[in-house]
Amino acid sequence: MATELKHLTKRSENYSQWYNELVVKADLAEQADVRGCMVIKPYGYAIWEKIQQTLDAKFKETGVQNVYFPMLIPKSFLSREAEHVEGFAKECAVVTHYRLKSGDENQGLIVDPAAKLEEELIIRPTSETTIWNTYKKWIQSWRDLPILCNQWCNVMRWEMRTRLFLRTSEFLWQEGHTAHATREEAEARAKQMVRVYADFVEQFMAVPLVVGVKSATERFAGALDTYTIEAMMQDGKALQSGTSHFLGQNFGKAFNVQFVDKENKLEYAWATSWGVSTRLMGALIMTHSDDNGLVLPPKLAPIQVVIVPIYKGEEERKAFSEKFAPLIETLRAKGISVKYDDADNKRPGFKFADYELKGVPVRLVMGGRDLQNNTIEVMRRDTLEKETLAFDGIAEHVEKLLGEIQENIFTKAKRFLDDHIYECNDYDEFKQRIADGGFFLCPWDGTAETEAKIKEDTQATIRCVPFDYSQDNLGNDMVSGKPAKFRVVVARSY
RNA sequence: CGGGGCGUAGCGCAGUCCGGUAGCGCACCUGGUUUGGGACCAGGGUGUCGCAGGUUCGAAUCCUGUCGCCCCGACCA
Repeated sequence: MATELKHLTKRSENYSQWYNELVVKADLAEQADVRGCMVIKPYGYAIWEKIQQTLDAKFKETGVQNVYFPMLIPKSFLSREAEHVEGFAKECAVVTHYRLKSGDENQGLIVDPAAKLEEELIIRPTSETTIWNTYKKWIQSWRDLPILCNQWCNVMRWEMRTRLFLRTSEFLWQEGHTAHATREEAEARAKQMVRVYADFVEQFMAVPLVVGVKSATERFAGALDTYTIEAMMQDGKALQSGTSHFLGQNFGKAFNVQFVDKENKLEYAWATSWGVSTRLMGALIMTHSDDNGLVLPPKLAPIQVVIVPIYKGEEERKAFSEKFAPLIETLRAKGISVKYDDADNKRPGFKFADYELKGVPVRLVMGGRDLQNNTIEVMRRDTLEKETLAFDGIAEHVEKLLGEIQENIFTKAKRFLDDHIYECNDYDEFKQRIADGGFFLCPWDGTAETEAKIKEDTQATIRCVPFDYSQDNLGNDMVSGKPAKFRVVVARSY
């Protein structure tokens, strides 16, 4: 397993300790195998479920409903939208046959040549095509619009290079697909969804972001605009953590989805799509973790509080169990997830290290001394600070502490982000400093040429035109010297 | 697809140069003592040395072929 992660440890020395350790020991993922697909272990999947539940509720608040479409897409669908094909054709897994049979002698099972499919099927890399092929049947009139659907599913992209959590060839995600009667409405939806993502990522994952719009070259294949949330990892590299696309009428036209508008005129439907994936877990891990392992924000931690009694003998063990029962009940009544660990096959020191590795936000420890004094030790994972408090009233303290931890890890990450965003107008300075990481706010003339030049010289890319930074007093493009059109975020990325 | 590297016990590795009984650590199982920061002692078993040929009295080791994986690049959520 560790070898599977060496690429990450080498790329970013800061992470060597935790990334090697925690993914193995913190029980998040088993391994990347079968062309970079990963087995997500129970604890890791519990985090994903939290992400799912929270996001799903937010989607529903905006009127979105869940659907499910098939995993297999006829090859011909993919070729309907020209840019879309070009973007995805290179990384598709293709189903060509539907049967195996016993081969001769030592061949074992072989693909039955008689079972060749008339038309090959593509394992979805994304579902725009198959969904728009269906939307055609759902849409006749402006009264049928908007359609706001989302699906939670897996997709497969046959990447040349995979990285656990960040780019596995199969990954879990949600993809929202909406159809609208007007351009304005679709554009507003695309922007709305990127804000939904940003709110979730900042408030629940405690990962601060730069939100903006992609340059033409970095856009989704087939989109007119791609909105993005960009997070900064601890080594100063950018991680694109979610995107929302305004697709214009490209898919409406490609799949001939027309409707009669209020003026009784035939019009093509306007589209958006938006998605976040298990890459979010990568962002979560890489943003907050320290040398002791994961640090999970309380709002996403599968276990928010772990209680470890230190006892000698069955009698004392029983005494603790009785002592803690009401506290556990109180905490659970507050909606706090509690694990009570009085297992006798692991020593306390092991448990401490293990729960720190897993990122459990609060640990409560009670030993014989505490039992006598009616006190309890409280440790918070984000700062590793310990204090001994009176046992009575501890539930309220823990509840408050969870809120503090959530806030603190966001503030800490936000400070890191702000400290590593630089205004930069000079290309030589940029070239010198970019290797150390960070987001550089640079004037850009808007041309693909300068963008390509930056990438060639420095491996850095234009991450986005940020929404929340000033676009005044742009000056001149740092590469071409021509008047700049935007101030963009340039960074190296994962 | 280009450039590097690796395949030996469940995991991590040594042994390969210089051919001669298949090793180490962790994990696992049993018993005991422990338990306030990853316990200790004693005992236990585990291998198609990636695969296929070749050289040899003898191959993990040398030769040829082959398969797979990892890292760096191009590609990407």
